Amino acid sequence: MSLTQLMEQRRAKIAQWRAIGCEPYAYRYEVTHHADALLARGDAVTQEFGERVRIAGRIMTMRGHGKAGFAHVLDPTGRIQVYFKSDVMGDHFRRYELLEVGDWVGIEGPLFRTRSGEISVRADQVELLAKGIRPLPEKWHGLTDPETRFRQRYADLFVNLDVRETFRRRARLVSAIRRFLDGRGYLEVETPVLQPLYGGAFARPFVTRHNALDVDLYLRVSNELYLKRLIVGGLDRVYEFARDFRNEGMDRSHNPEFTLLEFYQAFADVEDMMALTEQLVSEVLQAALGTLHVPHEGRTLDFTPPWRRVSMLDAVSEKVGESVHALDEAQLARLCRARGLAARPGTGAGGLLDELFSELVQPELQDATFLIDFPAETSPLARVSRRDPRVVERFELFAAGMELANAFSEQNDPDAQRAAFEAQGAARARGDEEAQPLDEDYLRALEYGMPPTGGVGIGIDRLVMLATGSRSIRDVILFPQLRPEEGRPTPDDVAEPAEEGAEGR
RNA sequence: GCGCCCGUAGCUCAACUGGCAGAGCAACUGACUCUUAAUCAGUAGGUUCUUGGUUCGAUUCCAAGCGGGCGCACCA
Repeated sequence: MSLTQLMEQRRAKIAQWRAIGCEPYAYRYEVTHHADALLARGDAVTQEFGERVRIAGRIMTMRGHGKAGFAHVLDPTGRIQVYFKSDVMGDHFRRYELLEVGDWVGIEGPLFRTRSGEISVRADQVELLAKGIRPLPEKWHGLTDPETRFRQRYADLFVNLDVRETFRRRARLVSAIRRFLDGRGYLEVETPVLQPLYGGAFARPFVTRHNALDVDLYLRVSNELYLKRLIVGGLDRVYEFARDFRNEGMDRSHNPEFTLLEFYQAFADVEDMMALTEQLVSEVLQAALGTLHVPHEGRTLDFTPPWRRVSMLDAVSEKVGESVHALDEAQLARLCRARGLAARPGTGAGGLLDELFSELVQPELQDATFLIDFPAETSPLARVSRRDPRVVERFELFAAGMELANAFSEQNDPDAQRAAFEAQGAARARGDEEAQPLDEDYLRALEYGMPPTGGVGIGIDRLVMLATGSRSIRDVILFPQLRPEEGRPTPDDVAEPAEEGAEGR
């Protein structure tokens, strides 16, 4: 039967409900109990009818038996069985007869255990809360098509219950991070998503248009420069869970919009931030998973502190079989060519090193590992190292071959920062499309003086992947980016944008 | 962007070498007052992603397009 016919059939039920005096879309229902708590009562529930409860949820299965029947109702916490019996329901039995899988119902009646042993609610009263007119996916195989699952996450969430658990765990992880930072005197702040100038990361931005101001604005690729402006202002510890946007390809670990936690602490350096990151991540993973031996794609990743520290230069040297510490751009280019690798244009020796690292070393970083000793060219916002002027004070955290965090001793010398920006401008002129633009306002802020500061960015989506055993970032983002569905109306089809005066309704 | 794979009923999947497009679940009718992938009897449901081509004949072969998955590239 076609979808249209199936939906017409179900839609016809609406009139039947109204004919018996029931409004098929209710306004409220007093819920007294949730399924998980009722099921947890275990042996306390017997075949004797016990406490009266009111539950509400979506009907997932029905088994009719003439003048009786069973259904499983899914509420926010789980499924519980409901028993409908004609001779105790009076005219509410007619309501049961009109119910179908997919409807939202409120059920009132005593809790009991069936002869076959399942804790159930005997329905004395049935209220239709919302009529479902679209048929549900199959009860046994469920919904497996990835495209449908992502496009119709609303269906995915009530068919594949582990999806609910993934996003609950994500929420718990985020609030654990908040508690961690709040407990250390950090202030949660909000900074602009729409920025006149993007910066703080190497990435191509999305561009949008502000009509009233008649200017182009960028969706932020990072909030780094704004958070450091706040440090200049004297807010000594700040953080933000920032939705950032990068106009790049998508794959298992990249979505065009993603969540990056950034936190900055005055009077701290990269060493302090490394210690803090190690503590934060291990504490949060322990809380989410109950262990620091994180299962991931068939292997176990070790997050037990202290984490290994690997020098980028040493690791690459080891892989290429010669020291790269003192090599110039031409020599590094030779090493890349020999392996068929190409760095981003215009990024110089640093870019070549980074390319060698990404290809040769990064995939092997499975257990939590701090990478240190980065070249300055690819770190324009970091300070030069006190112990080795050829590198900057920076670390990245890797696990499962993914970059999880990025941090440095923040550059607070306005002249050095200007020079680094200008070097970025030169890189852009040489073809680096992701070079960071010079931000005069940010330099103005630094000119007022920024205290020594350590800053960290942590990829929340990737951290959640580890905490939930997800192999794709799409499994931890509720509505991952997809191509628009065919036939869906575009904004141009709908209406002209509202004029002034129509806003703020 | 490139390569490989996929797209069949609401859902999950079949259909041999090109020969009438099928099943289970869901739906509909009937029976059934403790079932649980309820059971039993019956009924109905298709733009085989789209467009074009080859062919007597295309779900099947070819081309282009659309959408998706995986990999690569991009992306720190």
